[in-house]
Amino acid sequence: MAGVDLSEREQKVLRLLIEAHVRTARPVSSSAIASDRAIPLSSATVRSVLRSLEERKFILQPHTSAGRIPTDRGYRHYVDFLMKPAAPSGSERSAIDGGLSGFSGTDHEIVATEISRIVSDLAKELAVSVAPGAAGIVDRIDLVPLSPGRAVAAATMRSGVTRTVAIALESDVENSDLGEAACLLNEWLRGEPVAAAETVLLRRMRRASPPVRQVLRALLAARSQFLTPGEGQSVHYEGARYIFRHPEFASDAACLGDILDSEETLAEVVGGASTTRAVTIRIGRENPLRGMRRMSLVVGSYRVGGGVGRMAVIGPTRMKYPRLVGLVEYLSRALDGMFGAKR
Amino acid sequence: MAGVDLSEREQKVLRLLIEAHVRTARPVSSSAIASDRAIPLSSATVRSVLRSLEERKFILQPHTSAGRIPTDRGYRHYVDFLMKPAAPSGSERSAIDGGLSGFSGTDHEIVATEISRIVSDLAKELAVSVAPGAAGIVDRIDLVPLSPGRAVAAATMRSGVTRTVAIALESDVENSDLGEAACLLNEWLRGEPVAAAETVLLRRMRRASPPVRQVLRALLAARSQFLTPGEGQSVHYEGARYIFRHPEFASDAACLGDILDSEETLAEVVGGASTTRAVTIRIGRENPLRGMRRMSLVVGSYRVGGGVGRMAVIGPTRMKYPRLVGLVEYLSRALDGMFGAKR
DNA sequence: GGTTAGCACTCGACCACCGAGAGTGCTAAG
DNA sequence: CTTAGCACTCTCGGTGGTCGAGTGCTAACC
Repeated sequence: MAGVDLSEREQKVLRLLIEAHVRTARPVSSSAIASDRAIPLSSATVRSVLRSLEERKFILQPHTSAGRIPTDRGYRHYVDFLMKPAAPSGSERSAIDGGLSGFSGTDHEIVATEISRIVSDLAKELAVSVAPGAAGIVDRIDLVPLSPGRAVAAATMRSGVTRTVAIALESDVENSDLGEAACLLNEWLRGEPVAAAETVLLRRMRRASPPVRQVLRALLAARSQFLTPGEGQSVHYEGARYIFRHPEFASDAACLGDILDSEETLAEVVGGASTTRAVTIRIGRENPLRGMRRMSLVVGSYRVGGGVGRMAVIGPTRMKYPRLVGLVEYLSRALDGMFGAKR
Repeated sequence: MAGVDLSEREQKVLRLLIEAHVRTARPVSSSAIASDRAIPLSSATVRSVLRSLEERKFILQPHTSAGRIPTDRGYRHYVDFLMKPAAPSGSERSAIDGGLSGFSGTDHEIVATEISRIVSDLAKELAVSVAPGAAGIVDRIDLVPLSPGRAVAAATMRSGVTRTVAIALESDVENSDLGEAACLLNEWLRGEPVAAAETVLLRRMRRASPPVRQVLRALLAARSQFLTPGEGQSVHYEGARYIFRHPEFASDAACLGDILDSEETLAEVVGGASTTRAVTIRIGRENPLRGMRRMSLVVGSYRVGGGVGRMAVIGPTRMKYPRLVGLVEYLSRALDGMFGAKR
């Protein structure tokens, strides 16, 4: 696997070609590579190297007598073997640390929003962030009365993640009904995966007394914010403006609309990444989505109790991998540290 | 003002021209209008009418020997005097009513998300929704302990809107500290506009005891979801894919990125609309934003207690005004009815 | 044998040009 | 006032020609 028999020189040429292409967004000519000091070769020799790289599908020519551009496979090799993640600069690190400080005890939705902002600001790319969500096992559910007719529901997961929502009640619901509803909920749901909550509620609530049933109905209405099993609704993104600036999307911007639109899709794309590595990279067609064939994804994950939060940078396959990987990696570790998880 | 002295015939021609242009997205020729049964005139006569409309800037020619397209002013006249809002069909009405049912007691953020989904589904356009937000006066603030180290904060406004957020606390915070913090918060903030909350907290928290201060700090960290004065963060949108399909944006899609990106901007654009009318229309350059010069906006509002929620459809100036106005109007009234407000 | 210079070849970008077609403006007659 | 007729203008698509970038090949060179 490692290198697929690429010689030292071929690797070097491939690296230079990719880095030049990332800078210029245009096909790279043999002479452009030959003029690099690191390669003391003539353009003719470079061409023969390019020819061999092309035969093995690391690069391709958009048309005869054009320069070469990397294929997905070329980028993959670059990412796996040729590049070194670039750690964020000091000022960037302090921007990250400063942006995260003070959030350690906050609702994870808020942290996720902040993360997408930080990433897109620094990366200058579209950034997506998926909060840990209520994934996992329900630990307890509280129902707390506020003023008459209003209550707060809070679900705490074994992972420590808490979701809250305000519900409105008819006036005939007493505090004792609320208490009874809370007791029932804990009895039914404690130790259960949150994914099952909706089904359980629907099946069991028929037997409850009318006022209790009313409370449960109100919870069901709010389920999209409260009892989402995975990373359903909790997708945040920031930096849409950046992705439109890339010349590769100037022609068909329509696919970008589809991507931005569906949070389910985004969650799926980002969520499919590995959780054992800090950073996962998906290049071009490695991505299952048709609309993302020409984009790459750098996904980082962080652990909060039993849940996993994720952040990703989305851009053209021609993206600044070393910088972005370094950025996402740093942020992942910072968040892991912040929430006390070890890998 | 009314009509700016347009004759009956001119109005009719303008209406037909606009409706044809909305259908075809292309300049409308005199013969296309003349061939309409409602206008028993020759194309030559229509041309002289068009000429007079053009002199008064209701329409323009993209270039000599092309058909005419409406100007912003033309659309404005159409919207104000020539069109009649088209009430949603029966199936659409039931889609709206069904989509909203069961949400009457829920957090307004959730309702707003659902609204943007409903509108974009039916309108087939980009739909934006701004939740009523915590605008207005603080009525009370509750801090409720959950499991050790976790608490829920709930802010209830005079308007009845409630916002909740979960906060994490160091273990050295006792329940009594929480109670003291709640007392202080109510003392400081009750009757105050929520916009002032952040400033008040920052100024006063220095005097509090360390554990209480910790609670207040946690609240400040969560302020973006909790104590937002207006419609700060609570912007939802849906249907980005639709706006990319319009031929007018095929060339320069970049401006769309800017619009989708900044929630502040969106909130500003949508929020600037009148609250006395059910529906406000902004056409092209009537919009303060440079990037929206070629777009129109149909904004509806609904009242919840003292707060105002809003929804809007965003599309090219060439949009289906009667249909969209009818839709937004219906939804606004439905929401007003649901939350018991009268206009 | 690997490397290089030289040269012919290919292809896209750009421009000018042309003809067809759409649509107008003008004018004179109804 | 309306209309038919006609000349005029402008866009659009296709064609041909030039230019330059970049390659592939080959023969000479180290």
